[in-house]
Amino acid sequence: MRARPTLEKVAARAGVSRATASRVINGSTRVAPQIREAVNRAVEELGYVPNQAARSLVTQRADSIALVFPEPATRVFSDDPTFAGIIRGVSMEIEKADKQLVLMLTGLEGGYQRVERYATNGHVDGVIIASMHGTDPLPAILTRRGVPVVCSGRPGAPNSLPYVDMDNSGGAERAVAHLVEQGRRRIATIAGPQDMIAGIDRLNGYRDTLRDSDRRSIIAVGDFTRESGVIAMRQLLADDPEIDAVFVANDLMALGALRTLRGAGRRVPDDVAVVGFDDIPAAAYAEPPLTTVRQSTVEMGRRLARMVLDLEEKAQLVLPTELVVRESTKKP
Amino acid sequence: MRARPTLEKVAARAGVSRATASRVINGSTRVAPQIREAVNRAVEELGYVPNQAARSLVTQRADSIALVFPEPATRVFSDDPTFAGIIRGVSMEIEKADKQLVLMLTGLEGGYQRVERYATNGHVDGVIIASMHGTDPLPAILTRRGVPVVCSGRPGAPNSLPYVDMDNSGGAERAVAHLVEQGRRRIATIAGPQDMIAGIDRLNGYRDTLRDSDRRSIIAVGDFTRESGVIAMRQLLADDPEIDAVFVANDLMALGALRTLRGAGRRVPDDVAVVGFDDIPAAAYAEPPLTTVRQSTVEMGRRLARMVLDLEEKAQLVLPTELVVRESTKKP
DNA sequence: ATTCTTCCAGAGAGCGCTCTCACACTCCCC
DNA sequence: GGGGAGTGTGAGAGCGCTCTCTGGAAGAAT
Repeated sequence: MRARPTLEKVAARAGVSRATASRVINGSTRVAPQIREAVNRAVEELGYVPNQAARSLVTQRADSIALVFPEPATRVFSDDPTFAGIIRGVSMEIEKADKQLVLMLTGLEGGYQRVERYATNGHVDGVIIASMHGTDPLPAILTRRGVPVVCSGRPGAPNSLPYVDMDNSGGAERAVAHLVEQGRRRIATIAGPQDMIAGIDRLNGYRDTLRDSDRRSIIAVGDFTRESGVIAMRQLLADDPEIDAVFVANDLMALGALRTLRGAGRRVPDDVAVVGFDDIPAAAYAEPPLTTVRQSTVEMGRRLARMVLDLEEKAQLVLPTELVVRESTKKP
Repeated sequence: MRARPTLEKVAARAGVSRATASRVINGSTRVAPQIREAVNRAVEELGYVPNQAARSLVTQRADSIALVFPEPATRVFSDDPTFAGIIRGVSMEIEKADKQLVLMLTGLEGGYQRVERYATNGHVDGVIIASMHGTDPLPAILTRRGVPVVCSGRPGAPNSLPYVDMDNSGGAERAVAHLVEQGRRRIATIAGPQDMIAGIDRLNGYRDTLRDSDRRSIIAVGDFTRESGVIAMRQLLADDPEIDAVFVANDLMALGALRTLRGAGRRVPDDVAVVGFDDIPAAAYAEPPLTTVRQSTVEMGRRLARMVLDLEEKAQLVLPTELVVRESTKKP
């Protein structure tokens, strides 16, 4: 195939200098209209596209943003639309800003250093870390190295790192309050992993609401996978057969819990009410349709992107969540 | 923050020329051991990382691969783990090759040209197009421009473009044959979109198998979404209430179909047997667990990546599919 | 001892672009 | 009408790297 035309060629064809051609291409206003026109025509005719490598070399910008999913997240990845939503949201904003999205699913070994190396390397103008683990050291390291970083989810230790989080505790509170209002007495929870902020906050929301309502907490812990929901629900049933409601920290586990309940002959919602969290598409199609806490992962992705592109007012954002009531918590 | 060290700095510290430092860093063997050692130490001490832009500028390679999802695919994206699987598979191999993955979800407008511009621009060493639409003009355009392209899914018109496909028709045949063996008489299908190869091939598999078994075909068409499965199943029931089996072209629609059947008071598998396609995680958790055709999207992703990196023997690959029998097709 | 290889290191060009600086020109005001 | 202000264009340096080409040293062959 023929070689790509360079700026030089464009300039020659338009009868101007390389500098002027560059100015036109980068949209400087200080160029005479007819010259701008000539350059644009030359660009058109030659099918010129700027060489990004050359451009980055001098501008020190990469025009791309890295989106990092740490390994533990990618395990769930396949079955949890949360991640797909974040990707879509990020992608929308990145595209709007005319930048590129570099996706990094960090493998088990060395993935960590790979990201560090890559990001501190001028390859990327910013990094979005979709880690739900507050303890991840990567954000701090990159920040220290001068790379703009935004985290999805509030970091564990309070610090000044920019983040976008969901109102996990608020959502959990509303979910549990809903169960209390329905007159449920023994309200258990299947919590998420306690090394993830989302897991911790949702459990806290459960605890806080329960404490105010004269009920005792009954807790099992899962890891946000469907299968762990199945198992945790079994434990719960074994611990306390009288349970009449469960708040599950995500929909995937709730779907698993539904299955265990069905297998154990418990009717939902008549015997046991179930609330999930996330409002993934499958929740509406569950049997019975699942009451859940809605969050917009696409919106989260958008905000993450906007924040790392420095388009956002605040540096720490908490997105609202909303209770969506369906069959699984109808009054008995 | 302090400036990143350059090759120059490393060379100075090691007391060698830039050229030699470059040789060491790029793993040339023709360097004296003690010099190699000295350079490596300098790299270590300075925390040197090569500037990719500068490197690309001279090598004309980008060390990155684009993975493109056309808009229609991204719509389903959120709810269909297929895409997550492909991403994971591609990511694994890309990482192994020490390259970067640039993800492009092409928006509705102009996204098409954006990819073309970006890819023909030396930004990328190859493009993987996760389009299931055989008619997509992008692969041909990019190929003509000299960019290595691999498609997921066989292109519509027979040509020499490299692709990785699933054995869609074979899987469909086995699924329908299974239904026939179970003694089902009125076997309907919910087909996928007929502008996607996967949709076409799966329908053909259904048709072919049915033709050999003295049964007539009963067809509704969906678009691979859950909701379309709900609707298509309703149509099918209206068209022929005596239906005793349905082959659904993907699991998401099958899940929708299950819901309609439940709503219509049909027992699965007693009244109607249901087979899906894909074996997404949710299939095993359906009520009843769904018989389906398994395909490995992760494997597909890996092969796509290997192919675009030119690590694969053949240029056209069809991956096997496998029937997974669960409750939804148990003999009545 | 001399020439021929072989091997290793350095000098230097140049990848395609941006951006500063200098320069030429027009316009306007005192 | 001369000096400044303002505006548009070009020359040229240089971003950080790779790679060819050249030269010198060391070893092999005559």
